[in-house]
Amino acid sequence: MERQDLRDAGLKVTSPRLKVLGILEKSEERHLSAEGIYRLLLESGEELGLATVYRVLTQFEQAGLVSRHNFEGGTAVFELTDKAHHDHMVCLETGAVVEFCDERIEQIQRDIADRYGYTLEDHSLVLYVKPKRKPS
Amino acid sequence: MERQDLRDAGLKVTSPRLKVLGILEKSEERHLSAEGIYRLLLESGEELGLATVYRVLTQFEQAGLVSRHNFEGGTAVFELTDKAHHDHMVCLETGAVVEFCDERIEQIQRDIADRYGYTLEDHSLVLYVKPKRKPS
DNA sequence: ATGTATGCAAAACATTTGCACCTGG
DNA sequence: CCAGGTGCAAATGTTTTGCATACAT
Repeated sequence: MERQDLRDAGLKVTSPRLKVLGILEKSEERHLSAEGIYRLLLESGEELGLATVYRVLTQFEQAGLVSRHNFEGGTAVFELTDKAHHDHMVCLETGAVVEFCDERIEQIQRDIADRYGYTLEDHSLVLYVKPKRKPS
Repeated sequence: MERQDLRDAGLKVTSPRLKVLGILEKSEERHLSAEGIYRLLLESGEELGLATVYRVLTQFEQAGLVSRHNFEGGTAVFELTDKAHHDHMVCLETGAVVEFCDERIEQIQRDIADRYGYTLEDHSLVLYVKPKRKPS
């Protein structure tokens, strides 16, 4: 029950927070912008302010409930952090987002940070791709 | 001689363009924001508009002379594209930027895109790290 | 009750653009 | 000369913030 997730994060269980969580869970598009979440909610008849969506998303991010990504194009997108770690592939033609995970890359990243005297805290890997052309 | 790089890109050799190129070449900090480049130029007594810096950087990017990166924090940074391909490691404590390249990762990325039916066009990999704690 | 959350409008940023004026080739 | 470049100010798009009101506990 998500209400508990909110309490665990020290956040009151409020209507806007439940609505935003709800959209992130139910929408078929896993990766949504603040504006996108806002519009989906308005369209389904819910009332709330865009500023609140931003505030709620920022709090969720700090609580680890959602992850924020800055793909190309100025607008951040958010997704639930309920799945295992993964990276993203963005199709430059369709905008489709594919999630993938490769343990080899994860390991190499840790090695590289270590080699330079650092500890890996986080990373961002995005592949920008185009559909493979079928041989005609 | 950089003037030729500009001509090759179909760009007139103008004073603002030479100034921006000059800063990118001479500054000890390889990764600069538009605002940063602008301020460095003003400080060294050069006159030019911030809007021009943005325009020039965008043109340079399209010409392949500079690369734009979106590290965390809303502000894009630019660097000369005169070196071989590399990725970046950003220290969360000092802001230091370390460049690295790992051919294994490059290869795995191509494989992954291919496995999903795509061709890799570009990618963005940034490691966020902290200095390793010395054992006390 | 009371400390938080919210909504709205305004502010803050980074970046882009319209337009009249300049300039390189 | 003239297409293209520049400066300035205004516009844009995204995200944040101040403040008065409303709500969860």
